[in-house]
Amino acid sequence: MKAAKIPEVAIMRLAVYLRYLLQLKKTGQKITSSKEIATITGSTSAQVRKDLAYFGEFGVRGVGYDVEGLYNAISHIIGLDRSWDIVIIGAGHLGGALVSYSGFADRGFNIKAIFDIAPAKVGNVVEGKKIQKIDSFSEYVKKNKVDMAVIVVSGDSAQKVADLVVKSGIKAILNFAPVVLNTPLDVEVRNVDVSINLETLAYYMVSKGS
Amino acid sequence: MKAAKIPEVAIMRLAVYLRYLLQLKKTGQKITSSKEIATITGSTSAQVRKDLAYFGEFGVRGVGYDVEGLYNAISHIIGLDRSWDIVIIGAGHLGGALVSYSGFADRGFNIKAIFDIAPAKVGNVVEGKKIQKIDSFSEYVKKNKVDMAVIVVSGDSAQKVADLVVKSGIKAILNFAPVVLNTPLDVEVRNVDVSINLETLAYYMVSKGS
DNA sequence: TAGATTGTTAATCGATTAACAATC
DNA sequence: TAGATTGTTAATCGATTAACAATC
Repeated sequence: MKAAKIPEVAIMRLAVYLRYLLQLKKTGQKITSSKEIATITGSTSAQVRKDLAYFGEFGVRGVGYDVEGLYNAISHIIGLDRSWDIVIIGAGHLGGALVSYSGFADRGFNIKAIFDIAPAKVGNVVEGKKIQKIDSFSEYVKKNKVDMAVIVVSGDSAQKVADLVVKSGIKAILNFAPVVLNTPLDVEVRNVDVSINLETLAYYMVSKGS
Repeated sequence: MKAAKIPEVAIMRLAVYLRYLLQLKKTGQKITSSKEIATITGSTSAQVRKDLAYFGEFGVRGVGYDVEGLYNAISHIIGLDRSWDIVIIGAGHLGGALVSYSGFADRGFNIKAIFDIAPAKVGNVVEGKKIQKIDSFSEYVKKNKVDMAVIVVSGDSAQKVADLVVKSGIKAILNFAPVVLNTPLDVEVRNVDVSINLETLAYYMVSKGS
C-alpha cells in the first residue's frame, strides 16, 4: 500500500517545517507557501513540495497551503498528534537534564520512568519522578506501555543496557552514548552524538586552515 | 591543492572509525583491516577504504592498516591531535551537563568559559568555572582565543545569542536550541536536535503500524 | 607461489534540483 | 484573463557499492 521508500532526511525536514508552521499558527497567519517555508527552514521550495508529495497533496495550486491544515497533516504523518511513553535509562547529569527538559512533553513524549544502576541514586527524585533501579526495568516494561527508551549511560555500559532494552521488547532507542550499538534489525536506533558534531566542526576549522 | 569535495558523512564515519581504533590501541592490537573496522562500526569495507582515500593512502595492500598509524592519521585529518577552546552559552540543566561531561576534554575540546543571561546564575560555579554574564561575552572573546561556541539556550533567545557569537568573530557554532539559526556563510553551524531524533523514531513507529 | 587486502575505477543507486503543465 | 503556486516528471548531481588490478 505505502509506495516508495521515504528518505529519513525528508522526515527530519518535515519536523522542521512543522516547527515553523506552529510559529505561523501562533501569529495567526492562515496561508503559507512552499517558498516561505523553504526560506525560513533553510530548504528549497521544490524540496518542500517533494517532501510533502511523499505523503499526498496538501496544498492548493495557485494559492498555497492552509497553515493549520498542513500543521495537522504533518503532525499526523510523523505521529505527533498522539502521545508516546518513554523511559530514560541513566540518571547522570545529561539524563537529569533530559528529564527537566520541557520540550519533550510539549511534543507528546512523556517520560514515564527513570532508571539507574548506581544504588546511591536509586530512590532520588528528579522532577517528581523517583529513580528506579535498573534491575526492575524488565518488570516495569512488562507492566507498562513503553514506546521508546532513551539511553544516557556511559559508553562502557551502553551495549549492556541496549541488550536489556531489546530483550524487553522495546523497538525504538534514542542513544546518547558514544558507541555504535549492536541491535536486531527490527529495533530502530537513533544516535545523538555530541562529540562527533564537535569533531566535524574541528575538521571544518582545520580544512579552512585555522 | 585539496581536490574533491569531501562529504560530511565521511568525516562523521572517520570519527567513528577513530573511536574503534582507540579501543584497538588499548587492547594492544597492532593491525586491522577495512573489513574489521566496517563490521564494528556498522559500515562496509569499501566505504571505509573510500573514506580514507579522500585523504591519502594509509594501508598496505595484502596486509591491512597499522592501528596506531591509522589512529594518528585520522586524528590529524579531523584535527583531534590538537586542542580546541570552546565556550558554553547557557547554564541551564543541559549546559551544566555538557560542562560536567568529561568526553569533551578527552577529545581535546576545552571548555574555557560559561555564560548566561540570568543574573541569578552569574557568579555560580560549575565544575570549577564561574558563570559569566552574557554582557561580557564580546569582551571575553576579544581577550581570549575561542574556536567554537556551544549554544544551549532556549529557542527564543538562540538567534539573538547566535548574532552575538557571529559578531564576535567566532566561525563555528554547535547549536542545541530547536531552531534554524540564520548565520553568514562563513560561519559553520551544527545542530544537535534531540527532539527531531525522537520524532523520527515516532515516525518509524507509526509507519511500522504501532 | 597462494592468499589476503588495499586503492581506485566504473556501475549503481538514491536524493536534489529544474522545469513545467495543471489549476486556483 | 494574468499572476501565482502547486504537484510531478525528467535531468542532474552526489554518494554508495561492486569489482578488480596492484601488491604485500
